[in-house]
Amino acid sequence: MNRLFLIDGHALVFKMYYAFMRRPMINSKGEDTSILFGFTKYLLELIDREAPSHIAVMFDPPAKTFRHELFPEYKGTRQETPELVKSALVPLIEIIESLGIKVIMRPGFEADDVIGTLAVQFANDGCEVYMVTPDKDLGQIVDNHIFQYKPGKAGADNEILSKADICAKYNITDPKQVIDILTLWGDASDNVPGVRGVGEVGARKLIEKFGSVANIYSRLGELSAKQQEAFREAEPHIAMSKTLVTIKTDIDLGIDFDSLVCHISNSEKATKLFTDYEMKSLMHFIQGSSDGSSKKGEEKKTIEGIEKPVEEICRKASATGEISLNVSDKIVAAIGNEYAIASFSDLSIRKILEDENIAKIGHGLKPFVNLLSDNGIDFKGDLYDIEIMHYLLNPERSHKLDFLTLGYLGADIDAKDAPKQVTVTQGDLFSAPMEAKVETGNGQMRHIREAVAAAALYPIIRKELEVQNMMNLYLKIEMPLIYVLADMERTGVKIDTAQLADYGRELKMKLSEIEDSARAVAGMADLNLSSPKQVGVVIYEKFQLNPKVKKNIHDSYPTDEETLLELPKHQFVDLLLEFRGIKKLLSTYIEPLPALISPKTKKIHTTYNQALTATGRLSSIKPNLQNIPIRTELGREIRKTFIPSSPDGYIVSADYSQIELRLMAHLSKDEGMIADFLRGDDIHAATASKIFKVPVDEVTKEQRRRAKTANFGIIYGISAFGLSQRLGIPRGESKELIDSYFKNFPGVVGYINGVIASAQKKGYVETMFARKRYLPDINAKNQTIKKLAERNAINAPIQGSAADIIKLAMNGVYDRMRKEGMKSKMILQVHDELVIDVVPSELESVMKLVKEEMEKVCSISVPLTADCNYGKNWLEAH
DNA sequence: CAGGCCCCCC
DNA sequence: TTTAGAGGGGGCCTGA
Repeated sequence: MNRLFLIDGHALVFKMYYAFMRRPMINSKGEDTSILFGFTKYLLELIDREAPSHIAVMFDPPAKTFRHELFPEYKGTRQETPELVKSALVPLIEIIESLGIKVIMRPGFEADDVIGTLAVQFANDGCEVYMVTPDKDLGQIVDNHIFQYKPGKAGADNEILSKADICAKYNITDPKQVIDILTLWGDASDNVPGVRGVGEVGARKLIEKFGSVANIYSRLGELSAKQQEAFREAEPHIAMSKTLVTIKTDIDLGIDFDSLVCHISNSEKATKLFTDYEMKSLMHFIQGSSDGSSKKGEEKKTIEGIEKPVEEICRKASATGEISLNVSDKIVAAIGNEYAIASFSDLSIRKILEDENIAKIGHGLKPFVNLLSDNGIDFKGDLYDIEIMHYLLNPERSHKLDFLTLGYLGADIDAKDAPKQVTVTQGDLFSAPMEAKVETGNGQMRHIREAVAAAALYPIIRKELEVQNMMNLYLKIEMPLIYVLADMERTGVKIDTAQLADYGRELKMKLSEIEDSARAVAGMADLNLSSPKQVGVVIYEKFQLNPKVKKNIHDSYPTDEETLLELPKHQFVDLLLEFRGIKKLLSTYIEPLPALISPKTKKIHTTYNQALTATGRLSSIKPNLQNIPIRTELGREIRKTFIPSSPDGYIVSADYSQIELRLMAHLSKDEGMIADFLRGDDIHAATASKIFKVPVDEVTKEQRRRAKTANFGIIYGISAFGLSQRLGIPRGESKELIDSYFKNFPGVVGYINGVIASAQKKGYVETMFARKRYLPDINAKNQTIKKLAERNAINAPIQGSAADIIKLAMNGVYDRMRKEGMKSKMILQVHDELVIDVVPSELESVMKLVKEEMEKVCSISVPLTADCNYGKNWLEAH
């Protein structure tokens, strides 16, 4: 039996476009290869899985089709094609053809028509046809030997629809009735006119009842008066609509069945293209026995996990100086492809873990450090964390182990089948095949695989870091920081729970009072003040506070704070804003905190994510201790409940003064700005003095405020519109302000232009310590997207360098506090601030130490200063 | 359960 | 003429 697969290229390209939108694949040249990779992978896996005897890929022609001739407003399959899709088509077709797969494009016809024609032409008792497309339209072709093969959504299985499935799905008796449904429904995206008031559900019901469009018109009397009217109105165009939604099956294509035979060729061209686009992990699909791609001296290798006694693994670890780990309720220790499972009490593994000369490899090591520490094991040694190492290679990609294993090793860590022999093109630690031990669905097996996979990934990822000159960044900043963060997380922060609870009760009472008044004002006893949808109706329909208001795409009114503040003053709005403020405090900060207090330590232990942000900053979750309120009076109360762990102790807080602006001065080498910092002036006043041309001591408060906002705007990549919004001044005025700023700080202009030009050339920007951020959109044609990438180019080196610097400071502070045997503990990091829980006797020495360590991290063209304060709680320490 | 919305931090 | 319009985060809530 022949199996012909007809693939809807356009639909698949779009599927890939959306699938990779959030986490695009960027190669080392900074190109976005998401679509090429995703499509090719899908295609090769499809062939692997379904073993088609014949195959072809269809694309829509770039020019208009017969449907446009018939109906000029017809929009074709897509209204607008994203730049990324357009630019992917040519190389994609090149790749597909290089694999020996036929690509078919027919002027005047859409891909669907070609698919329909070939399906009808070739389907017979000796050949089944599978139309690979997510689109509903092709359902109309499905027949005894023709199936629709719907690609599954992320991770889901592909779905094969038979004639019976299509009938069941639409409640019809013949797939051809799909045409009738589509005719009535029309199709908003293609701009096909249907019948007014008839949607997808309505169309289905009508066809279920009447059987066809023709029948409806002949029995129009059975419809309601309104529907009759709509159908009469549609009568003039209904025949055309039917033609538009009918897939052609009679195009004269002249394609020979034998020319579609599926044999993946191992051409030099394919190998070259796969290499060029860095689709390494797909290479094994095309490397047949003839092996056209092996580099000289590079043997093909496979991986396996083989269980060994703990002692043997430990012996090998001592000899090699490396061990790969996964720690859960047990410890999996792997050396290359061999592994052992040990308990926490196993003495030989403990010795290895506590040996500082043995490097530890793993994916996400910080939790292991904490877990082992909780079990009395003092983890030591260099840490090679695959997750963090890959984060440095490309911060915005996924660092999940599944993904890395697939991408770098071509292996599926959760493979359900018997493990395949997997080709590894790099890395030379392993020489045996990945074998039986790896069954899925078993938690322990997953742990084993994680340790083995980390071991296999380590040399590859390390090599990449070395090639990119980023190993220093890893070794000096990120690696030691793992221990520092682990320690901070374990130490935790003491909270004055009684005070917090009191405050919570107080706010709760206030909240219900406000809600009562708001309901009274609105005259609605069951109004939900938390529902933007409901309050929108009250504000704009009941009180008519802005007759010109527009609903958003979700059919609700804007109720964000900024919009509300612009409305005429109204009691209801005031109450709503106050309600929201208090609700936020309660639901985000006060209520969740008690539940996060560890029963064991009576403290809260946040988790820092070291491999998340695009710029190199840390983030904090459960709870997020990096966004505790400070600006408003009500919010500040919460900081008061963050207290030292000993009653007579102190909280010390040290923060870098204007670190980002100082880095701007340094990176831009702007002489004026550097001079301002060197003089130690109030930098915003100094800026104001320059841009408003007044002596520093005559700068008004308002001028200083504007200069300060402008300074921040510069760091973030400013626009006149944005600044005018921030300052509440007219566009013209903000434009003058920016012009004056640039005139007075020419170095800043140079920096901005330079960093954008460099990003355009290299595809990425980097910090002072070589941390990279890729900016694939920097050359986009869409100005909005391009502008965003430009702002990122300006901001990332600054924000990222600041992140590097404080990380270095943390390492320094941690080291020295340990060396000096201090009992005080660093507990928090808030981007430019370090918080330390200090025992009374160490107050002075800690303050001195922290300030010193923070200021000595690196020397730049302006002083790097840190301000240090202390108090009985976090608020007082500011 | 995802996505939208909102608002807290630097 | 604008919900595009300064960067980086996290959490809550609604609505399906």
